Amino acid sequence: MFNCIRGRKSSREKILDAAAELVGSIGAGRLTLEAVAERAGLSKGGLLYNFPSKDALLQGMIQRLVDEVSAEKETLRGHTPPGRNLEARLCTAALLKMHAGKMKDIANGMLAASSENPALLEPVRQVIRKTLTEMRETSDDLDACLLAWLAVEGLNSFEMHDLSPFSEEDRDRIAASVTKLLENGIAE
Amino acid sequence: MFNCIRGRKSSREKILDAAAELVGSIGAGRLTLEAVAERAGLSKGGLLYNFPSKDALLQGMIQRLVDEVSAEKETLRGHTPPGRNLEARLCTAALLKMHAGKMKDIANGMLAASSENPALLEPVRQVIRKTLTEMRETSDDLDACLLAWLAVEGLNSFEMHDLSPFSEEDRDRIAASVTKLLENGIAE
DNA sequence: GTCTATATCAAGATAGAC
DNA sequence: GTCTATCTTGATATAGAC
Repeated sequence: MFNCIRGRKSSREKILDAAAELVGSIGAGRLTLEAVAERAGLSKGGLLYNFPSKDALLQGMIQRLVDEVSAEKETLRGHTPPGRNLEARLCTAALLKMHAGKMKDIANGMLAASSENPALLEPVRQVIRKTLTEMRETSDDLDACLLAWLAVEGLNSFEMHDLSPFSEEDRDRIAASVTKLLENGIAE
Repeated sequence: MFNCIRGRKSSREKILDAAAELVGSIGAGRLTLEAVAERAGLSKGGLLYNFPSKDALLQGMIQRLVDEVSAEKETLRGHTPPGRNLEARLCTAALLKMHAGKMKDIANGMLAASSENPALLEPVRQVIRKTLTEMRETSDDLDACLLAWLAVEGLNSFEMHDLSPFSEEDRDRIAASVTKLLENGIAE
């Protein structure tokens, strides 16, 4: 904790940042310890001191991703008025934020993990199960919530694989549709 | 073509089947030529005669996936009554069919490709762009169509990564919601 | 805590026999 | 068209110095 003061990042953080950026730029399957070490500004040996194996590194990437999305959701909770389908509104808003900046790169860590070792995705599985449980328990309109959630996940999956055909305006419009669906539901 | 008669599969087909199954069972990042050859019942040399490189194999997997989904959509077109948001109904129905049987494994080929070499996903990008164009031109309710499409893609992405928390009943219910959304739109 | 050097190994690809 | 044998590379991981 002490080495986090005054903007100083621990080696661990620097390594996770470097790995996330690399996955975004060269692709999950090409992520090597050597490339991560170079980008993080240390040697392979130094990296392996912080993360004793590649699996450990991937696990760290996944865990940080999950933690950041959860934190984002809780931050939003403080600024969001209560009302219809609250959990789904928080969840979709947090996921839509992954678009900007580093979050998307980090999300790509998931791909690296799933291609190397599917078992590493367990923390993600847990969050997804928890999300579904919360929605079942608190939603005012479960069908609308599930569609909204899945649509945002679909959009993110496109972006993670660099498959998205959508412009920024398209994206804003889709986000607005998601909001509207959560507020008004599916027409009868 | 001749060696497709009477259920006899060409080596090419057997190899693509084997690769698809393997990606489903051991994960995209662990797909090796040796494993594919063994499962397809020939040697590495024999495999490399059919597909001169691993990239060529991945490309073949992707192309077959894209072709099968397109074919499924056109088959459905013959059995689907015209009406509201036709293209989106065909598209979502075809994508939802990927759930059953081999299609899901084949879809995993996409993951293998994207982790090894993102450029191989170009055929998928094309289909997605074409789908968006068609929806823009023919949809009666573009917002509903996009949400429905993305929701199905989100569901598939969960299943492709083995992240889906949904039971068969959940899945049926979601499929019904998608249909309803396409028929009735978002409530005002 | 980080470095260099090296062991080890797996995987893609080639060559040439059959 | 398929096989075996081999080459070559690149990546993980270890060992031990600093």
